[in-house]
Amino acid sequence: MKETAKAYRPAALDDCLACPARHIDLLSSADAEGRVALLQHFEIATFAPKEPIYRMGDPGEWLYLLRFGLAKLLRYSASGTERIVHLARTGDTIGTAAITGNHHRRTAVAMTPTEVCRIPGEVVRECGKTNPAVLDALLAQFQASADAADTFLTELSTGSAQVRMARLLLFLTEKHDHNEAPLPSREEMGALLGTTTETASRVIAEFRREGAIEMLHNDRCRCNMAVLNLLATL
Amino acid sequence: MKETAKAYRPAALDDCLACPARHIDLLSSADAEGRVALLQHFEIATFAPKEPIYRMGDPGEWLYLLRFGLAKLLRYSASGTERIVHLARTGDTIGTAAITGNHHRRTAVAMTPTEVCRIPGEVVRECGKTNPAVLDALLAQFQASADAADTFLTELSTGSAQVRMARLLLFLTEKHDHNEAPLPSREEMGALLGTTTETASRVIAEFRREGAIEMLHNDRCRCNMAVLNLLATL
DNA sequence: CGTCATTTTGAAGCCCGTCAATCTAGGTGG
DNA sequence: CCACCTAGATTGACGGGCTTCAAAATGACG
Repeated sequence: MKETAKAYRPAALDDCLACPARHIDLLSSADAEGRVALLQHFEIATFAPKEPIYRMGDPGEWLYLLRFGLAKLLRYSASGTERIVHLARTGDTIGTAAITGNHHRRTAVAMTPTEVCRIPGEVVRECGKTNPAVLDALLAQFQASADAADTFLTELSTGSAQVRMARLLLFLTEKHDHNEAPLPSREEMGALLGTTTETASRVIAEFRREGAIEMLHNDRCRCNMAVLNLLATL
Repeated sequence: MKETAKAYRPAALDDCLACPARHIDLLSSADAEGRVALLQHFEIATFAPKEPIYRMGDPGEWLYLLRFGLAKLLRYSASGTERIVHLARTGDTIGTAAITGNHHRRTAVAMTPTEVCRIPGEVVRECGKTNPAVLDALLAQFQASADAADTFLTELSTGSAQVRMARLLLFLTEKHDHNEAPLPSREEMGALLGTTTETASRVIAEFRREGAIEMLHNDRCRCNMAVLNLLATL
């Protein structure tokens, strides 16, 4: 497949009003005219499933805010197989290496139709210099995301395959209503849980038979929270 | 066991000259008189194996620099069992939640005789306000440690028990000469690799028989790098 | 309707967890 | 100095969960 530069469009005020927070927190520390000045640097684009948002090794020019969707952050083991080390959901910020100007250390790939807003790292750095409160917010966010990262990894890499799958489904429902969750492919689930594709498939099939989940479509399900919560804490 | 407050002593200039870097990087951005002023806030203490350095939930008053030794960072799962989410080695900084003033999110426990230098988070924050370069260094360090954390977790939680143990031993040799490594108890190894104590013991015994490692003492070994490197990449 | 990728299901085997016994090293007290 | 005790390490036996290899079923799409 030929690589084409992704088309980004400038963010309009309406976009920002509808934005799922987070960078609001980050930039709310800036004063009014500062915010307006920042806004013109924001750009928006959409990604289809399997499209990369950025790649490991890319210069950290932008950081990205997920306006909606689901993306996986990949790391490659010495043997070449890929492992998903984190999932980013609506409202999450990814590619934060851009803040320090470092190259990106993970590859980010959309798993569902996803819309992101990209912000130049340069702008964030400048903003931080003139407004120290922004830096405090950044530090706090780094803490939180480092924390989230190892929670994520330990939750999904300890316990039986059933337990880990239950935890994954609970994680996926958190950003959705009516206990619904987007269902990744079995292969992706395997990469998330550290199991084979077949095991992921077997566990999902078992969950369906036992009523722990109910299929809504190929790639969505409704979760039985009581059952899954019970399984997840085993 | 009665809890007694740990006795810390002020750091002398000699201590700092012999210090295994890292906070030098962090504070080298401060000017000369600034550094002298900082020095008087540094305090040193030693910990025996199994002694906690700080506990999850403690107010983040200090951050800690390991002058030498080995410490484990623990997280507790919903079911109450503990999982080691990171190892800190000579030169590493731990308890960085203190920088933002948050309470500590992990419990840190010495695994070998360990000496730490503690630095008030307050001092680091003040230092950052007057000297922006320090904040850049902090941000970069957060990036790096977040990165190290998920590398650590994925390396030690994927692959067979043999492969994970080989990776652990290689990690433990990195800070030592002559390919030597401190050997944690089998129980601790289990907590690190996500296996049982028995499995850890079996793998170590097998490594000894096959010459992958050679025991020097109860708690030290010399590693056959060629063999371990081969195993680790399987 | 046919093709191809993905998912599901089956069967065999292995790795690892579990339970339990044995062995070793270090410490204590006689 | 030796008998005794205890915690940790080692080893064995067995069962179960997951992987592996393979085949069948399902669904997406031209």
